[in-house]
Amino acid sequence: MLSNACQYAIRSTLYLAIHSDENTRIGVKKIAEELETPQPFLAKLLQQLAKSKLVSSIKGPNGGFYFTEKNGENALWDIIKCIDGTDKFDLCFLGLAICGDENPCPVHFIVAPFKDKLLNNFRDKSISKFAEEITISGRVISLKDFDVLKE
Amino acid sequence: MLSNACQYAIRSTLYLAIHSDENTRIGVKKIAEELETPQPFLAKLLQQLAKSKLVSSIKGPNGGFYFTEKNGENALWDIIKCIDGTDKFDLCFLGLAICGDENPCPVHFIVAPFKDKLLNNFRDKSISKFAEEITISGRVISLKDFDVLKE
DNA sequence: AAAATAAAAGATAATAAACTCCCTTTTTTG
DNA sequence: CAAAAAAGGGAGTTTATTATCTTTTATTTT
Repeated sequence: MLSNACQYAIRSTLYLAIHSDENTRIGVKKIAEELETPQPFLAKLLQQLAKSKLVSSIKGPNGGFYFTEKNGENALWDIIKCIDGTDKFDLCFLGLAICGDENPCPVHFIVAPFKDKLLNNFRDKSISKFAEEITISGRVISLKDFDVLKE
Repeated sequence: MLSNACQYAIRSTLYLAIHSDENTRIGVKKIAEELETPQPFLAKLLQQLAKSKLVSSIKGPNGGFYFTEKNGENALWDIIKCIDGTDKFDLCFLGLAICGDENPCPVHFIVAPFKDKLLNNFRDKSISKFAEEITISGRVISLKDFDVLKE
């Protein structure tokens, strides 16, 4: 449903939301290691997010990516828009260009309500809120060391 | 969400369910024209569906693809399994290999219920039932001549 | 039996997504 | 000011998906 790129982007944004702030910047290398994502690919994505002001960044030694309160006001939906674009969520499940309440495809009324509710969830909840929840309830955003935990 | 391949497969299966029977076979060419899909690509897909007994086929003059009552007992889910495979529906929305009720990713409890309900809909409803509904309510499976209708 | 028709099968080509590499720019620190 | 650290930007490679082309096999009709 989401591209790899977008999944990496969301996870790294949440990672920054939890572990960084104005004064604690984190380099791509560290982030990629923690989340087990391809490093140079993630770098590109973070650049894109930074350009769209979804994360913050600063160059030079002690620089890196970080997350501000302002960044936290965005929603996951904004990340999706930034990386994957919103197009494919608007498209008909069966690929028909003309499909809506008036000209429904055979699965339109099955899929549409789910899509709406799901997307609203992604639009309404701020990234800070997600980050908070992760910290409190221990949601998983990395699989690092997971093999170890399983035993 | 679904690949083009799978969308074509579903649409052509529904097309056959509506327009063909034991004695009314339809060639790939006709189907591809009606649904506006790439012809040779669709041929491959129909072969795959035929091999999995999701549609029926017979070679030679007056041959083609067709749909039996038996075929109609399958569900859309079977087509998806046949073409796209079921893997990507089981995967975590954020791409984490370990994500479930015990080790949820940040969006697990948002996505999981929708996914379940949606997939059950695809599993429970037979293709015949869909075909019937299309015939009665005029659901769209092709866009042919749609430009004309718009005026 | 021969010719024609249509699916089956295999090999190949084009496009897009995922990922990498290399070089440039900015900023800090010794 | 020079060196090092880290993001920024552009070009290139690999892999998967999508699509096509060609040959073979099965069936029917004349």
